[in-house]
Order: sequence, then C-alpha cells, then structure tokens
Amino acid sequence: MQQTSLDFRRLCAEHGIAVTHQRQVLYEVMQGMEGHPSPEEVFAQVKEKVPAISLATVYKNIHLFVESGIFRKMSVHHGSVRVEMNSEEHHHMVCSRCKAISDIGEEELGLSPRRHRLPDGFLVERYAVDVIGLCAKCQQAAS
Amino acid sequence: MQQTSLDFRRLCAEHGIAVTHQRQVLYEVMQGMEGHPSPEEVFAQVKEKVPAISLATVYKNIHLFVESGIFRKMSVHHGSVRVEMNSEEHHHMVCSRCKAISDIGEEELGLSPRRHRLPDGFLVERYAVDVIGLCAKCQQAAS
DNA sequence: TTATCGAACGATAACTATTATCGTTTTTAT
DNA sequence: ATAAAAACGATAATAGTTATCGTTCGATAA
Repeated sequence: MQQTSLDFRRLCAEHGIAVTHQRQVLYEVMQGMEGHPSPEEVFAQVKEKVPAISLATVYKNIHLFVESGIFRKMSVHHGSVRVEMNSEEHHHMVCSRCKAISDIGEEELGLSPRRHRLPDGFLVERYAVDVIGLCAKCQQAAS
Repeated sequence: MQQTSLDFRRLCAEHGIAVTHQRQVLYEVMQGMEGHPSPEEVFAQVKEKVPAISLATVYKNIHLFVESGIFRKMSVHHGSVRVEMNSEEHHHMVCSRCKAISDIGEEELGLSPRRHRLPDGFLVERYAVDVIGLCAKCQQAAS
C-alpha cells in the first residue's frame, strides 16, 4: 500500500467517511485536474482508471466531498437562471444556511480597489462580489 | 395608451426589439418583483395577466432582455456543478466573451474590506469575488 | 387601411444535468 | 469470519431549459 493511499485513508478518517477504491481514484483525479471541470469531465477521466464506475457514483461522491468540507462548491447560487432587476450598482449577500440572497449596495459593502489590470493581462469590466455568511434569521436558529 | 406603455415602446426602440403584449407584461412583472425570482416564478406571475402565455415565451424573452442589456444575468458561471480543487484562498476572473474562468490569489486581487458585520445583521463568513472582464486572448480577438 | 412578410407566439417534443431507486457488492465493526 | 451498514452500478425519473414547427401578430409600405 503506497503513501497516497495512506494519506487518503487518513483524510477519510478525519471526515468520517468510508474508504472505497472509487472514492480514492475520484479524489486523486480531481486533485490532478486543472481549472473547474464538470462532473462529466471528471467522470471521463476517472473512467480511464476505473472503467466500471458509474456517473451516479461520481455525483454522489462529489457531493460527499463538498458536504464533508474536502472540496468546496464554486457557486452558491440557485440552480435556475436568475436575473438582476435592481439597476443600482450592487453585490449579493448569500446565506450559507437558507440560501437566501439579498442585495447590498456598493458603498455599504465597502469595496475599494477596482484595479483595471490583473495577472495575465486580464482587463477588468466589473467586480461581482458574493458575501457568504449567515443571515440574521439563521444566526438565531443556530444559537 | 398609458405612460408605461409608451415607456416600454421607447425602451424597445432603444434596444431594437419588437413590442409585443407578452413582452411588455413580462417586463413590467419582472420589474415589480422582489429579489431574484426563477423563470417559473416569473411565469406564474405573468400568467395571471396573460393566461395563455407559454413558459417558452418567458424563457425566450428573459434571454432577449439579457442579450439586449435590459437586464443582467446574476451568475456568469457554468450550468453544471463546479468544484474548487485549489485549496489556496482565491477568487475568479471570468472572461465575459469566452467564459473561461481562472483563479486569482487573494493578494493579487488586492481585496480589502473584510467587514464582519453588514446590513440586516448579516454575519460574514467569507467573500467570493468574480472579476468579470476580458482575458488576453479575447482582447486580441476584439481588436 | 390594408396587404405582406418576417418576427414572435404557444404547444410540446427533445435535451442536459442531476437525483432517486433498488438490487448487488464492498466496508466496517464486531 | 460475519453481520450490519454503506457504497456501488444500472437506470428510471425529474428539473430546467432549449428546439421545433405550425399559427398568429406587428411593423412597414402601398
């Protein structure tokens, strides 16, 4: 049994999840991938090492990794398309518990820098900030 | 013909789109809705005023409004679930043309505020910043 | 105004992404 | 080694969205 396998067993123990072959390969493949691949892309990679794996297993374990805190979801937003009707310059406060989204004005947020040049020659058009945390209601519920 | 109708005709003229009854009611209903309703929620509201409207029309016109710049999509992210494998504290640069997403470290971004209390007693856990703009490749293509 | 033609509409089939179900297999705890 | 719990694979089901297509509406010009 190699080192990586021992590492993975320890990681699973820390997060209280069972160690399976599929889970380990999935984890290692994801760690080795650049950027932010889709579940389908991850599935394709993992399938090369575990040909019998099911797409459902990939989904189930991605969720498990996220719930366990091993990985994090990129976007906290709703699944369906949402549109801004508020034409004021604003950003969003997203409750990590109840998923409610409320608007917050640029000044209230206290956003400052607004650099127009960033690494790799990226040209800034605008910033979109999500403040993730707990809304008042969920703070009470949690106490 | 009331004032609102005239306003809507002007708006359509400015954006080069045709004036239809469905389109006008949809626009007015969306403007009057709080928060960030889903297409289904918008559909339900509009249906009260135009019972024969189709969900497809709601989708088509939401897209049209976004493409025309009348409204803006909340999230620029991919349709499928994406996960962070980069465990460093970072944010994202999203190209508005090719939709490519790349990571940017917290320091490189020069983010400052980190207030822990915001309006309505919202308790901050973390900030997630999307810098929207043009990547180097798309800047060249655009020139 | 009315005729014309392209755009938009409504109904619905199709598609994509995701989740649920369920019988079988693998882990874990004993 | 064994029994219970968890995970697996196959696939059906669901949610959200888009495409298709025949019909109707709206803008323009006579």
